[in-house]
Amino acid sequence: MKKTSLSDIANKLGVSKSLVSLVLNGKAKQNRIGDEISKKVVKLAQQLNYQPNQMARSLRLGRSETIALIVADISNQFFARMGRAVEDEADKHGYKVIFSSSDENPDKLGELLNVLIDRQVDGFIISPTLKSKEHILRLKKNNIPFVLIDRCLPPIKTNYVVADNYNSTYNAVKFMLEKGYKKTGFITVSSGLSNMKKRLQGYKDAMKNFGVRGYGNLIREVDYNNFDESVREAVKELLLPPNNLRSLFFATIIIGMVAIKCINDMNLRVPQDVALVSFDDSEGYQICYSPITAIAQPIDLMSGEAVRILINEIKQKNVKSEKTQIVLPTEFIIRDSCC
Amino acid sequence: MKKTSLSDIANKLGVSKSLVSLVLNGKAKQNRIGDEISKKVVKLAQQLNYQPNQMARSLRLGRSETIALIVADISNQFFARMGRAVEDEADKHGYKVIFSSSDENPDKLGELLNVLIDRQVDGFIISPTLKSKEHILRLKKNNIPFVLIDRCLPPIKTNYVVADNYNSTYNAVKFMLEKGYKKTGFITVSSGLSNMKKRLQGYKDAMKNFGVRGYGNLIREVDYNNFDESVREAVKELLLPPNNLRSLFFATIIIGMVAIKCINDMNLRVPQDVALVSFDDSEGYQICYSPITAIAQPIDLMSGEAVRILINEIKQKNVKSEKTQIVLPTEFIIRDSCC
DNA sequence: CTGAAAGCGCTTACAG
DNA sequence: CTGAAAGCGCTTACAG
Repeated sequence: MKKTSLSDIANKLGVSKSLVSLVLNGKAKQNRIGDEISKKVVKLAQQLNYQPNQMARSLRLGRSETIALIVADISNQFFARMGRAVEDEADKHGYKVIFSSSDENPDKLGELLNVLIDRQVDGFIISPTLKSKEHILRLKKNNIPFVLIDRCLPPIKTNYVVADNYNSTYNAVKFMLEKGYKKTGFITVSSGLSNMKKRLQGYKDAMKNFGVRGYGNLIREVDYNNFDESVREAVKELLLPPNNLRSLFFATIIIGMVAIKCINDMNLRVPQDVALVSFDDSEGYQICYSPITAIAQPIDLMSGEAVRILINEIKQKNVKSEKTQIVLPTEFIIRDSCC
Repeated sequence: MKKTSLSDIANKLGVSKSLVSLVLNGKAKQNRIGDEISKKVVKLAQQLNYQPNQMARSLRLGRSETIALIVADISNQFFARMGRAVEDEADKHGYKVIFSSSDENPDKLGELLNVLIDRQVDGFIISPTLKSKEHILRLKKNNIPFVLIDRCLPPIKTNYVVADNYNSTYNAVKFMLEKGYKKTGFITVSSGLSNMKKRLQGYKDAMKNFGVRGYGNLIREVDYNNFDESVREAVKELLLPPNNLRSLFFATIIIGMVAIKCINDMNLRVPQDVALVSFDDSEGYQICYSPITAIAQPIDLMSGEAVRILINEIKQKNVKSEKTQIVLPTEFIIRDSCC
């Protein structure tokens, strides 16, 4: 079955493609096209189930009404939820979204950008990897609309939407300290990503302000490669002698997942033997016998804002130089793991 | 910055667009285009960082090298992992993928199909909802390539890739029975989806073959709407008097997640008070103090096969009528929840 | 009030 | 060995 095109309708009605196009795009009035003929066009279009070819439309208009979301890994719970929220918000504006995973690899990110630009996506929502500065600058130089999400690249002035990583962590650590967990270990990934740096700083400042000494020794930055092993090692180092810590803070959910498995393997009880708090929340945290206290990011809100900012910038073709920066509060969910 | 086009290159070199196009598409040889001129073209294209406009190419060629993946909800762990695997496999073939969530709503599925067909996606991978028969038939009638995943619509002859729901469940229930859990409750969603029906049947047949009587009373089909409440109710009914069951089987991971929370709230111990087995695996299942025995679907394999079948069908334009049907074995992962 | 024409950027069958 | 032309399906400025 060949799809019906503009000319099919035009021919059947004995009018021009222009007229049909105008009518179907709701521009009949402003072009003073006759009422009866308009109605006929609309009716026939419905009968033939006419659907404009978006490819042709895009080519002509120079926009595709498609945006791209580039995250580290779409199968990661955090990004999966982000994907869904982006999809929903984009849908409201008539945009479709292409998802891609960078695997935290700047080269892959660059490749993705190239391919997607060729496909004429109208803009990007990006969770930038380490060392992706040049690629982001390239977008900026070429006036391609984009907004950063989850992480930002501070020296570069861009749109971004992130969670309040610093204060969330500061307050969570403060909470632990006030609960009596004087020495709380901090396990994070070794990474210069803005969000990770903020979380670490939040921890450090809380420890410092509460007069904890030597907290530098309680920090472990695990390796991305050999991740699981690295996390387990950190957990053991902190919980076993000579450190003997009784509380831990996980800077991400993927750390938390591995760490908790390790803690179970060690036959330690939560919170009796060790109290836990994690950045990011997950369904999994809730089904623990001692559900994990967590910092939940406002994923839906973040994603929604990012889409709105992006589409806004896409629509006003004249690229404005002011950029929008949003830092959203998180929710601290106190559960049994830290009582 | 205006992107460089074919004519830019042609003009600078004083040759025709045709020649440039031929050269850049590797058809220089077969069209006996001069070696020196070919080299010049390639070189200039690189210098100008020429990237063909895919929109124009698609319009001309009638294909977009984009496929669509429609699942129930991309934020669901199972589908998120599927999304990632589809992305990776599609990438190998030079295809991009658009993700969409149907929310198990056939009307939304139909809408999505329309919009995506307008966007000239070359084919679909679909996890069909209930009552989506007409939409699937429409695709079939219009010779639009697609493959069903996770679920199939038995009377209709289509490509599909699913897990071996029947045998996986049969064997898991058999395992429980042999472990001494004579009366195992089965909690599923009320749904006529093929995968759910197979799982239920697997349970029934195992119970029957092992001579368990009255197992019909041990089955609970929860409601999609009011889901959490419905699951909790089912759990309580089965575990409390008069049923007093000591083992449960969850037909999906989302049921399992809610059920386990409920079991924790009831202060029951796993596996001492109640043994558990779930269809689908998840990271969350592993961090339980008593990790959950689970049936893991071969998500990567399923997704990879689906993409390969789809792209295969897209490439051989002549739509062949034989369809590929694949049923993949699952992995039964025995953990502490059922010992 | 309506139509003919140009053009978005590409590919390919046809000439020569 | 290379170029001119048509055409994918649309939109829009220009005529009349």
